[in-house]
Amino acid sequence: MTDGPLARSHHSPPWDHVPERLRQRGLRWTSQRATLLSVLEATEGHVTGSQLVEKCREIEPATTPSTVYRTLDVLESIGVISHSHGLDGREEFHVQAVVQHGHLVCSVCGSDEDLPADEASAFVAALRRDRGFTVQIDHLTVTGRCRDCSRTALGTMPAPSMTAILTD
Amino acid sequence: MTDGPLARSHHSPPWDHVPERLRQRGLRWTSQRATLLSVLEATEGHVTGSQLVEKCREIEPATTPSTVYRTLDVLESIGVISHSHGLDGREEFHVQAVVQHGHLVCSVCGSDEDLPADEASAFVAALRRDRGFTVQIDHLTVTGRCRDCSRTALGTMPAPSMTAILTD
DNA sequence: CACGCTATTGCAACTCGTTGCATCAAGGAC
DNA sequence: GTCCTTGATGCAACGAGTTGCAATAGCGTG
Repeated sequence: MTDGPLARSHHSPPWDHVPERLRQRGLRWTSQRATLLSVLEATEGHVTGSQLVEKCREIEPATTPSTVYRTLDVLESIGVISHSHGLDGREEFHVQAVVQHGHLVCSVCGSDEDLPADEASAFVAALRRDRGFTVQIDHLTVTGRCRDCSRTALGTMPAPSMTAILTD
Repeated sequence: MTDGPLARSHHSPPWDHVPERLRQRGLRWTSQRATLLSVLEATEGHVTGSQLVEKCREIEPATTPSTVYRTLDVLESIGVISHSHGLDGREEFHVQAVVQHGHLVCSVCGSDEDLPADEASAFVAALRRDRGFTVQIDHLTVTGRCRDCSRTALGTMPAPSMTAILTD
């Protein structure tokens, strides 16, 4: 199956109809945007802005960074992609995943595991109940130490005293 | 007694003894570092790197950005400060708070409320139990919509279809 | 106190992104 | 198809932050 009804309730379609969706909002479909979209379609997992610029240049060498970055904003605004932040705070873009998820990034080894929405649901629900705060799970990046590095870390961390990580 | 066993046996050390703590590690105490530390001491809440550079220049106009950024890294490594990321992913530094906390940043209005460690403790505990992942609570920034914007947002958000925020 | 090792500094060059602006072109109207 | 409005593009300049490197200066040693 290449398509199927993978939408949520009704709105926010998947990949197709992007030109139409843009035009519906008075925005335009251009060759540059087509290039970027084709790159995104061929991308799995996360990508940074500069990586996308490079990939676009492989297809269309005349690609300009500012155009790519601006188009990424537009695509995010219509829900085609979303972004979160890597360890260094740099933006990382994702194709709108079928399964909403956040990220667990290890500050020691840099590993990045997905955190499915349901594993955070209790946390998310609590924040809404207690504070009226609606979490954007796709944008959530939790920093800490992964399983392996939690074991090893104590002796090798660059910041022994910073090891105040919330021990319980 | 200016020193004592200032090991990081239990709680991370406070503000004083920074010069000593640096020297213990073979690092050095310089006038530039003194300037930055005095600025940090006078700072409440969050500050970005560039803001710190500016404040340092008010005291010492010859301050160089690279030195400030490098010193921030050092101070973080010995636990004097910590950082998290703002909405744009930019680093925000904090004086090592007495109470560990994360942040709830509203992507609509930009408000930033503190999230005390204990409100996240269940989430943190679950991640450790299920995944062996040790969360660095001070580095945790949760993006979403604050109470007020959760009410208003539906009609005014720039990204209606992106409103896939994890509705329950 | 003078010496030497090496951490730190300042500078210049560079990367990633953003922004203002003049020009170009998508696409709706006729 | 032609016109016209206005969104999109490309460029150049800029801001934040990082990095390599030669020169400087902590600070432990003798």
